[in-house]
Amino acid sequence: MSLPHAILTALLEKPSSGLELTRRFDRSIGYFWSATHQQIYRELGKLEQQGFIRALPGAAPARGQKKQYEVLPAGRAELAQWAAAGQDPKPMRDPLLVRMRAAAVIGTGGLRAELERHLALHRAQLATYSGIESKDFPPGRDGEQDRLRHLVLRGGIELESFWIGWLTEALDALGEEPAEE
Amino acid sequence: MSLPHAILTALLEKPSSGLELTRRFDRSIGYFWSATHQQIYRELGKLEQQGFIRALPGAAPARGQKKQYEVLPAGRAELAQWAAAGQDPKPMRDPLLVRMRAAAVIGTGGLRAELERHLALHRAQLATYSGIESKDFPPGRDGEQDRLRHLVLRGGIELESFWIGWLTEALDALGEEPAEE
DNA sequence: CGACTCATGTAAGCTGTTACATGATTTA
DNA sequence: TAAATCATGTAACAGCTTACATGAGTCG
Repeated sequence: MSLPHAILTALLEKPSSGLELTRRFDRSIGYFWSATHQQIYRELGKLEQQGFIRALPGAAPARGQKKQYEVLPAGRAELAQWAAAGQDPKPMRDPLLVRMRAAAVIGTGGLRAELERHLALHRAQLATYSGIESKDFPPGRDGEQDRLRHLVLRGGIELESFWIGWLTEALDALGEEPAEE
Repeated sequence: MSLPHAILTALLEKPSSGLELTRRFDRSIGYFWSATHQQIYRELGKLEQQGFIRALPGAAPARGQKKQYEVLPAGRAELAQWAAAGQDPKPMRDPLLVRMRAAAVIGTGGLRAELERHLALHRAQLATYSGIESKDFPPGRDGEQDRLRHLVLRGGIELESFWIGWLTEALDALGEEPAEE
């Protein structure tokens, strides 16, 4: 149930239309909870129906017209309730680790290139995050909002660092064995 | 599409019934791709229909009777193909980071306890992994299977370590501010 | 026999993904 | 005015979650 709450958070930060939200998900909130525009539109409809958000008056409700949404008090309350509630961390689900485990049984053919490709992707993501960090969180500032949002970004950075480290380990381990066939 | 392949891997490691698979998912493969028994039974049905696995003869097909499955050559081929194919890493989706971001907007009430709870859970998981590591991968052995399976386990260990580090950072950051109200 | 556990399954609902549809606005 | 782009959707499907159903064996 994170998507509606991610949307509420985004709308509290700044009232937006569906497409604007989609863009912001692509470059900010979506780093931690990705969503497509179809999901977002569907969710906006539900949130409006539940009375958590409303379309700003003045915007034409027609198809093809922008529609700005803002959060209503009930939406803010819902978000606060959700953020403070107890939620267990979900068990991990990572295809790459499953594939590595499969490789342990059937052989490692073709896997090396995959690992190198993933390594490059994670390095690129790390670079993106680092760029945001030095731009948005220069040393010295520390309002509460800043500190918490910086913390979230640090999570992304450390997670990418984990992958880079693990993939490097994995490539080393594969390197020790001769080519498969 | 990881679940069927995780099941194929598990069945190659050892032919099993649905419930046995469920148990093994709970304590081994499922650390990296969790699944409930309903998912597993449904998937077993599909895999059998596709000709990737078969029920071992001799087992009664009745309800309430054990049914052992084994992987057929087509299943092994499918797994090899999948493991070597290119698959992009999925964008991250983590509710806790979303909640932290929400907290940046609406305040951190109640979040501290949640973070401490998660920290304890991750420490426990790390302890579980470390236990498996010292039991199943004592220093000195290094068959290929062992090395790769150890690598997967190291992934779990490093990921839990990441969370422990990040949650500690987060609690430090929250600690700097006085209680909310 | 009654309760409990083992083992396999069905059904409904929700979330996420992919493909497509449609109106409005801009630009060549 | 034709094409491209912006903006909002609809539809169909696949996967996951939760709750429930059913038969078989075991133990008191």
